[in-house]
Order: sequence, then structure tokens, then C-alpha cells
Amino acid sequence: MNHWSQFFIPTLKESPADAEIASHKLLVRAGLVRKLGGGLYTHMPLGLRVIHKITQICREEINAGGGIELWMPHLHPVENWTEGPRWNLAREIMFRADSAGAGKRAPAEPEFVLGPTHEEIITPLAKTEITSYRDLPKNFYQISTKFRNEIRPRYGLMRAREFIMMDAYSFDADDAAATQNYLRMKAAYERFFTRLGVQFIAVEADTGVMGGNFSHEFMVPAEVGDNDVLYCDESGYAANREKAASALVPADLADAAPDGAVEEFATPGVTTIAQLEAAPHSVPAGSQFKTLIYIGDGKPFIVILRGNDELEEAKLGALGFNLFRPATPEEIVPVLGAKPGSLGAVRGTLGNPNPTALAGVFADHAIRLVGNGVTGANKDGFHLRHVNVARDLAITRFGDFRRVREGEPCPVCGKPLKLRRGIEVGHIFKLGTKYSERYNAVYTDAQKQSRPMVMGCYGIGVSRSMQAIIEQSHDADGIIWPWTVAPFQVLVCLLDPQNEEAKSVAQKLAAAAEQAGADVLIDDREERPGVKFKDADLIGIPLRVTIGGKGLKEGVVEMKWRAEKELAKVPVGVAESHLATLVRDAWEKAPRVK
RNA sequence: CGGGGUGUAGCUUAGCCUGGUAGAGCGCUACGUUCGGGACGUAGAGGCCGAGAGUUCGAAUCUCUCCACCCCGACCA
Repeated sequence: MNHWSQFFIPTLKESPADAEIASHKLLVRAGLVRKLGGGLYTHMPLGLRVIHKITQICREEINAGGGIELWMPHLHPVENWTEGPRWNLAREIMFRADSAGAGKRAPAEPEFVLGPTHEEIITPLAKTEITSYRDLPKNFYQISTKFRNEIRPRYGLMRAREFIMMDAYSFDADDAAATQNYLRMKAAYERFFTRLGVQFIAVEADTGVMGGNFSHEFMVPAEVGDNDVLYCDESGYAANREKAASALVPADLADAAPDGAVEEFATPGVTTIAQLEAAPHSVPAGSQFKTLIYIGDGKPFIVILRGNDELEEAKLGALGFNLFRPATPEEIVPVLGAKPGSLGAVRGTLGNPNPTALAGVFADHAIRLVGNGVTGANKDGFHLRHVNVARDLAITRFGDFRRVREGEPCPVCGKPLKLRRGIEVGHIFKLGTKYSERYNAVYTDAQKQSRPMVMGCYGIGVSRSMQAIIEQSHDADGIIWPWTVAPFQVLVCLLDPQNEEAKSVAQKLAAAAEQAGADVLIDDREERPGVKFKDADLIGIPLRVTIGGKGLKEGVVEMKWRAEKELAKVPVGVAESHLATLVRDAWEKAPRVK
């Protein structure tokens, strides 16, 4: 057991000026963290206890899911990255680590980077250490610090430059086995987040920089979350907006027949969808084609959307470019012969002067709903009408590129999709052989054939999860820790530490609670009761036992759950056994998955 | 990387527009009175006003540069 007077819990009455959201304010006010710089935090003693609770649960569940814990360096020889498949993408978020010596760095000194994740380390390790199918499957994980030079760190631990993460990497002999491993980890994640005591949803997600076949994100619903999740209560469908699909275009939709010959018309000064929608042209956005130009691996390509749809840029990842970005107006003019605002992809208006310059014309399925519409003429100040999707547009292929909106039909059951925001606390990817092929991480199978290992990778934001729990579980007075992750489960609030009788009762109760399996903190500070109660609510210990002169005169102590208003008066004689029962019940009721 | 905002005691901040060398609350120290929901009184300690340069007799205040932090955006033609 710990005594508050001997521990260190620097609570604050006021919120720090740089904290915006409730969980960030409470992290600081409750003395869980202190800021060093932007996105850099010291985990104070109380906060570290929560981190330890979370990592312990994480270990137990990842172990149960087949994980084997190891520990890799945070300082990576840069060669591991330059030889990998995503150096150009990942280097932007990486910190370079040089010797701090004054002028002592020799030109030939090895270069290091601080690890933002560890595929580039674990895959070469697997290559040298795993050579036979008999060694597979394997799933390695670590719980350690990650370094990422986030463009904009914010909200305390929510997006930090240095943070604590569980990262796991699975290696399998074939795709089917890798899927099994993936599903096993998905189940482990569900057990883990359930045990944390947070509400969460697993959603289909974009694979982003990781690459690979498919992935799920674990989201804690919260207004302050960075991610939009579209979900359906009917079918259980849930996906990150970057990935979400909808049944907006009916499967049996017949393509519209042309309604006349393509006709050019003058639109001086009109360069936006909205301007074309206004008088005198009065073309509804839903009857326009939006033509966007991107550069993919150095070559321009076109994306066509409905005028009233938005591009979901992450979906362009499906096109297979390593790197893509919006084209600049300077890049567009030489390719299409017109400035942005008059662009289109009608056959015959493209490819002037150089048709082979384009890497493709990719159309969103939803433009089929437009059927016949208006698009740019690739001639400044002119548009084309009666443009028919099937007849006139030079489409390489169709795909899903638009951003799905709330209320669109669920792709599974057709009911309207709902939208909510969430904090991403976990992400799992089935990687395939992207990394193993690059690093030549192969094994020999039973037929003596050399084959690349099939990988998966898995991450849990440990420090972010701590904050997500607070965001989801707090009130006006402070944090309300779930039983399983509370820094202490029982707070023995000794109102009069000078009173020998009260002190002795407190010791006995603390010992009983500890005996029953709780971590106990005794507030033995020389403070007024009001200060102690306020602090108790702020730091959010689930069960508070109050021992005060008033109660002792009646022969009772008080027991109160942080999450509830009611307060129970328990006779001193039975208090120890009652408290022990409460603790055992709390463990009994703690959320878990069999 | 672009836009906006803020930097004054450990924390929250006033003062800045209109220049005259800094004030409050919390916290801290000592003493006294209090003592079941952040008590009160008295007396204290604590600030090169983010850094540098400039203007001026004189700069927290005006000008310039830099730095840090916070917010918004990162793309849609």
C-alpha cells in the first residue's frame, strides 16, 4: 500500500492554458503527466501506474493470442530504412539521431534514425533467424517507445511525438495461415480493449503507408477523435471514412442513354462547381463531372467524380502508385491545355498535345448516376454539355474514390449509415509479403522450396489508450477510472491522520483491501477534508473509504464508488470483511471476454 | 508547410492600444484561528515581463528578427 504523503501526486486546481480537451486537462490536473515540450510528456508516478496496468493487460492478451515478447532498439541504422520499401514515405515523420559531440562527428560515422515503427528491424531479424517452415508461425511483439515527428502534435498524449506503443509482427508460411494469425490478433485486441473497460468498435480501415491486403482499426468513440467512422446498427458494418463504401449506386443500375450530341458552350470566368451551379448556367452540382488531376509516381492521372461528391484521397491508394499528390496548375496546363476550372476527360479533348503523358483516367462509380452532364472542355472559359458517361468519357477504369456521407445506404443491408467520431487506439494490418520480399525474408517449405513469409503487423497506442479512457470516463469533478486500469483501486481517505484510532482503522482496512486484491492508497495528508474529497474525485480512484471523526463516533466508516452518488455507512466491526467483499466483487464484475 | 493567436512568479492571469522599470488569484514559507466538499487572518519569499537587435532620456508596452507553445488548414479545379 502507498501513503499519499510519501507518494507524489501534484494535483492542480486550474487547467493548464495549453490544454483544450477534457482528457488533456485532467491528465495534467490529476498529476498523471507533465509536459516537456510539444508532444513530449513525462509520465508522472500516478500516470505510470496506469500505463503499467494497461501494458500488463496487453501482455496477457497478446500472449494469449500467440505473441512472444521481445525488445528491439529504438535507434535504427538508417540503412535498415533506406533498404526498405517505404523510406521515401516514412522519412518525413522520422527523427534523425546524430552525435551531439561538438564537431566530433566524422563524415563516415554511421547515421541513425529513431524508430517510428519496427517492420524494418523485425523483418531482417526474421530473415536471419527463421529459415524453415518448422519455425512458423511466429508472432513477436514489444511494448516500448515510438518516435514520430508528427506534423502537428496535439491534445496531450493523443498525438505525441514520443509515445508508448505495443507493436507486434506475425510471420506465417502462407496466406491462409496469416489470416488465421490476423484473426487471432483481432480477437486478442477485442479482449484487451474489453478489459480496459472502454467502449470501442472495430472498423474496416485503409492500409495507408503500411501497404497490405486489409486492416481493422479499433476506435474509442469520442467527439474529439480524429477519425470519422461510418457504421450501421442493423448489419454491424463499420468502417473508417477513408475506407467506407456505400450502396449509393444500385447494383442493377442501367447506364443512361445519350441525350444529344456533345455541345461546347462559353462559360467565361467560371472555374468552380458552385459558379457553374449559379445563374446563368444553372447546372446542378449533381449534373456536373468534377475532374481532378493528380501526379502518381511522376505521371499525371485524372480522377472523375460527381460534381457534388468529394474525393476520398486515401482511396487513390488502390490505384497502386507508390507516391501521389495533387498536380499544381503549372503541371496541369501543359498536359490538358487548360487551367483548373475548365478541365474534363471527354474523348478528343484529351491528349493535346501529348496523349501518352497520362497514367490513366479513373472514374468514380457514382458518375454513372449523372449519366449525362456537364464537364470542362479543356479550353479556358468553355464547358461541354450532353456529355454521356459511357459514350464520351475516356475512362481507363471505374473505382470507388468518393467520400461516403452519413445517411447513404449501408453496403451490407441498405439502411442509412450513421457517422461518429473516434479515437484510433489500435490498428491491425495483414501485410502480405511486401516486406519479406523486400528484405528476402524467406523460409524453406516441406517441398524444399524457398518462399517469402507472409506477414501481419499490429499496433496498440498504450499512452493514447490511457487518454482515451479518460476522455470516455470522466465527469465535472475528474476522472472515473475503470477498475482494471485504475492507478489504485481503493483510496482510504483518512480525514484525521492525527487520530490514533482512525489511523489504526485505516491500516486495517487498507490491509484487508490489499489482501482481497486491490491496490490501495491511503490519503494521510494533513489537509482539510474538502481538499481530500476534491483530490479524490479528481484522480478518480474507483472505491473510496472515508474514515472520519464524525463516522467513528457513530461507529461507522463510509464506502463510496467514484462512479456513483450513493454512499454506504458500514459499521467498523464488519468494515474489513465488507471492503474485502466489495473488492472481490469488483474483480468478479470486471469486464472480460472468455 | 500555410494562416491565426499567445508568450508576464511553480500554475491561471491583469497591465501593452495611449512608453516612466510590474499587480492580482491559486500554490509555497511562518504564526494564529479553523477543520466532512478546494477555509480565514497576519507576515513573507518568489519575476533579467520568451530571446536578440533597434527606436527613445527612458521599453513588459513601439519596430524588426528569431524561438517556443496553442488553434485552424493541409487537396478538390
